[in-house]
Amino acid sequence: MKEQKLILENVDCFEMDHIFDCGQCFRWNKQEDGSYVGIIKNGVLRVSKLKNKVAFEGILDEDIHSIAYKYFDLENDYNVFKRQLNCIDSNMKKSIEFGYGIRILNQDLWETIISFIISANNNIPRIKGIIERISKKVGKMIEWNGVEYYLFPTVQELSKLSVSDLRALGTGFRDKRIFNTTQMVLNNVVSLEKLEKMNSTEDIREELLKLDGVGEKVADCIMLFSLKRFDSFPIDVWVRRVMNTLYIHNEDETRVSKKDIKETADRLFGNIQGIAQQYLFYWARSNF
DNA sequence: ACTCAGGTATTAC
DNA sequence: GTAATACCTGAG
Repeated sequence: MKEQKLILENVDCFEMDHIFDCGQCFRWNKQEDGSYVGIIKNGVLRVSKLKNKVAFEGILDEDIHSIAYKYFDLENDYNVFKRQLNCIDSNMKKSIEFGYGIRILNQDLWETIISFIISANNNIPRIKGIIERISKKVGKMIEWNGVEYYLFPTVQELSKLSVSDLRALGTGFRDKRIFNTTQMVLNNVVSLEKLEKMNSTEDIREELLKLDGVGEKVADCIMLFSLKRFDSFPIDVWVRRVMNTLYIHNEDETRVSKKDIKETADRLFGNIQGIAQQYLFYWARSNF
């Protein structure tokens, strides 16, 4: 772990409020000075922004430049995605104008799997609290500027917790799911290394669905937020709501099938539907 | 007291 | 395959 700093100039399509509040991450917190501090696999990172300059500083286990580029998907030019999506219709254009600074993060696979298992039928403050408590219980502590931070536990670290330990941390009925999934990964029934290397999005989904607590929506979130699978399209209540309102027009949105939504997304957004989903989700949640 | 929140697993047609 | 239902928890 080494303290490092990096300043990038002329960073396009990068708004911290958009990135950290579009539903993809749970461990970034806004500070009083407007910066964000996040705990990621590699350590603790603070991000602050002044006009087009973005400053990264933190205590990390690898080179801050490569970490920042990978984590914030900086090798991708989001203007290219925006140009493509803007052509689709005025709805898409409006949501891109609203969430113009969104970027899809490239988060740690293991942490993302467990985080989204926890997200099932849950709300964001509770999800964040649960993840924080789990990390504090068995994750590695890092001290930075006099503050203690706890990394998300590794597979081995998390496997130390029993089902009742997990229940005591407030996971609720998700306790068994977290335990079972941890066991499956620990015993290599599902291999994280293999998942990282797989090509086909469908194959990855099939593999992820073997994990307890991972259904279609959670699998899609994992693929989009940690494996950069832009062709996955997580369908939650907000996406169902916005897709029905804008494109499907069913009187009762709860009756709109996932299949209809997915087909609509395929048709309209193609292989970058995951990015479209993020703009729509962020816009819908703030405006519906 | 009661509803709701980034769904999934289980059970029953 | 598709529909109905239970499920921890805590905030509003």
